[in-house]
Amino acid sequence: MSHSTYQRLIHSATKMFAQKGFYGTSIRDIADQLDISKQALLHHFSTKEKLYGEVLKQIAQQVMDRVNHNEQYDSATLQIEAAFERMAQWGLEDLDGARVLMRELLDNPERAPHAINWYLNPLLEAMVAIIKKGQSQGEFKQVAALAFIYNVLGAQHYFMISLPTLKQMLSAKEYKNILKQQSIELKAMMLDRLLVH
Amino acid sequence: MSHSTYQRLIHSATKMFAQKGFYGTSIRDIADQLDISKQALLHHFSTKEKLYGEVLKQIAQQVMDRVNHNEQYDSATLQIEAAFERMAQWGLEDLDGARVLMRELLDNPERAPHAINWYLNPLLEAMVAIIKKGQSQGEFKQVAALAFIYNVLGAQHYFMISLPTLKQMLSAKEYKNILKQQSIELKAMMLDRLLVH
DNA sequence: TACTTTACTTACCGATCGGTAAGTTTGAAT
DNA sequence: ATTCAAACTTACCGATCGGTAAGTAAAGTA
Repeated sequence: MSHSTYQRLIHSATKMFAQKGFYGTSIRDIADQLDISKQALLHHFSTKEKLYGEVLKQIAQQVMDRVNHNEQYDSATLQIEAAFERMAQWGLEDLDGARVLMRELLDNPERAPHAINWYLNPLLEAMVAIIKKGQSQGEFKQVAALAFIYNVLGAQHYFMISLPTLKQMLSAKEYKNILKQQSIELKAMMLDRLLVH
Repeated sequence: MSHSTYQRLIHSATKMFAQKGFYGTSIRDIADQLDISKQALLHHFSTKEKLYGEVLKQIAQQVMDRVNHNEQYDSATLQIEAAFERMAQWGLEDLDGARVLMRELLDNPERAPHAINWYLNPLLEAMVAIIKKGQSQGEFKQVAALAFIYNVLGAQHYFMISLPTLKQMLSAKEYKNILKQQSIELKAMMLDRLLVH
């Protein structure tokens, strides 16, 4: 057995919370997926909320890891491109995480306990910092940095959670096309708006 | 009493589904909000699924209404700007609807019955048509139309559902700023990418 | 006035929920 | 060999879920 039960529970829970949300997922379902009893789960996580909290924590950690190994270029253009690639990559590698975060964004105002943290904040701030640096260097136009980045991040996040629906909505060929084109298109949109011509 | 119980139930249900999702909302809660019994609700909608289906139907109708009164300009630029304004306006006037649709997008692959319809499709197709027209007139660059519009729509939809969280995350001043800047910024991003310079 | 339909109510149901209580098995340390 | 804690199990619980059954009050309609 390569992973601890603890980690396997978090993995199973992440998948199910992504698919059906907090209320739509029962701890029985999560435990059943690993062929252990519900009480085995409750041994590791005393409440459903605590399990959910750990799931969020690990997703946030994965986002942070990507933000942190931040290559330092002199060129703000290269730097924002690199940051964009990391963001796009995150989505493709952690689709479940992206879905859980989107659900958390929807629930945030209602379910109090986690309300204070917005989990993509580090990513947002890192990219805003790059924009502002590029602007002070005269490399970028004077866009409204936060609104600008929020739109870019939003478009990417939205696309990620759309993938399963797009897959069944479009033909195989169309799906393949949009999968290839979306990040290219978003990057171009970002740079066309940002760069002084 | 200005509205029928039927309509008041749909309104109440829309709000609660927006806030807590399908599984997180009980039909008791919805009925309680109008001070009627749960069975009064079940008199109008025989199952929870049917109520939810009607909620979706009315939201889709509101989107369609906006798409349809489509002013015809000769200029594709004016036309895409008008379409963009309508889209942005929709979000501000029907925040609950936007939240329900985002949840539906997340649940879509799991909960079968509504899986076939993607409710923003008409909006998407109308805007794609404008882009292609503008391209054939030489007014727009040769962007990948569907991917392009999907990003714009995604950014807008994402921003809309973020508003409650942003409100409690940012200071009152910052919130006011981003509220003003976001749609301006997104529109600029769209046009900078689209227009031949 | 009698009849029917609409819009409800109270009472009840089995299923499932998250969580408690009380063992049992296992593996490492003394 | 004994102890002890960690990792489970079975049994059970009250609360809440969506939905059924059966009645009632009011409002058209003949």
